[in-house]
Amino acid sequence: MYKETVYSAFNLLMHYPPPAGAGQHPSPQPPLHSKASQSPHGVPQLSPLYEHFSSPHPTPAPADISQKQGVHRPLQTPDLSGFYSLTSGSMGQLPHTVSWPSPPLYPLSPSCGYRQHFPAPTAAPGAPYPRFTHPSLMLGSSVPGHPAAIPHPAIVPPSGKQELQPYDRSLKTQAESKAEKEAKKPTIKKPLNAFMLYMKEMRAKVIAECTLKESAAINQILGRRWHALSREEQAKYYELARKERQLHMQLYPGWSARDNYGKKKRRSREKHQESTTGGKRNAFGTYPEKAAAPAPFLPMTVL
DNA sequence: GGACCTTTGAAGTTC
DNA sequence: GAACTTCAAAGGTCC
Repeated sequence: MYKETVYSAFNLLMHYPPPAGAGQHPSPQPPLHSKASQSPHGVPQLSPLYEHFSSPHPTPAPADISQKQGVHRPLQTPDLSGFYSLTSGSMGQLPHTVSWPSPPLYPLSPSCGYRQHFPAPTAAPGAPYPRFTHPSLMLGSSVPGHPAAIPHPAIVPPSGKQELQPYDRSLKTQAESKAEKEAKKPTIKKPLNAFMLYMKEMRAKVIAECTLKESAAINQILGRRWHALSREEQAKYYELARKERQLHMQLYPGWSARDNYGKKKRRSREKHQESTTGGKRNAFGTYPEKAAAPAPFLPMTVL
């Protein structure tokens, strides 16, 4: 099973090479939103709505993470002039650099048939956006006070599962029960970014196409497909992510990503660093060799 | 039971 | 302000 998975993932990735030119040093290309407060015309654009929701800590252009992964690809930032009226602060920004992952660790079986199933353009040029169906954007019952009172998907108990809290009859000190209450307080999750929204939407399709279930392998494929998307297709997800963040801010005004820091326990700092430097165990329990150099890029045969 | 793996992006922290 | 870190999702695997 593993062998099959490994071989099939390899096949798929070999047929999903990065676009031509990927891996070479990026040719100078002005980032569309490198200065987020500037519109394409150099005029700051800040709608009242955005001003209301904008982060107090504008995010700089995302750091180039190539140091971790070693390879660059030229900017593929979508032209969002048609999508974004809000271009200041952290919202509505797009990465000005992206990087290609290390050589594939999770090859695929030939049955994956990626060529036939490579995501085709979903809409004709100029066609309206497909209706967004991501649950967390379907306001309705998520809104506090809404009769249905179904919690927003971003809210989960610390266990990660929705569960009823039984009445605690135990005799505990106030401090203890307070600490326990704090620990049991539902966690408000981070809003999903563009890629996460894309993964959610496409995961089932990839699983159906490929003989795969392992998320790590699927995510590698999805990462490749994400890079292969057109600007317009990516822009759709950036826009959805922007709406997600807006909605999230609306629902949880005081929330900060920091609130969830430290909630995931890591086994050890060292191990985690290993995991980002190549000397790690993969999802199959094996230890892939550290990639000394980026994989050679093959000509783009799809698209 | 929960960390790990894997991906990208947003946001937080550190220097 | 650059660089680094953490966490979002997912599910099989392993400790």
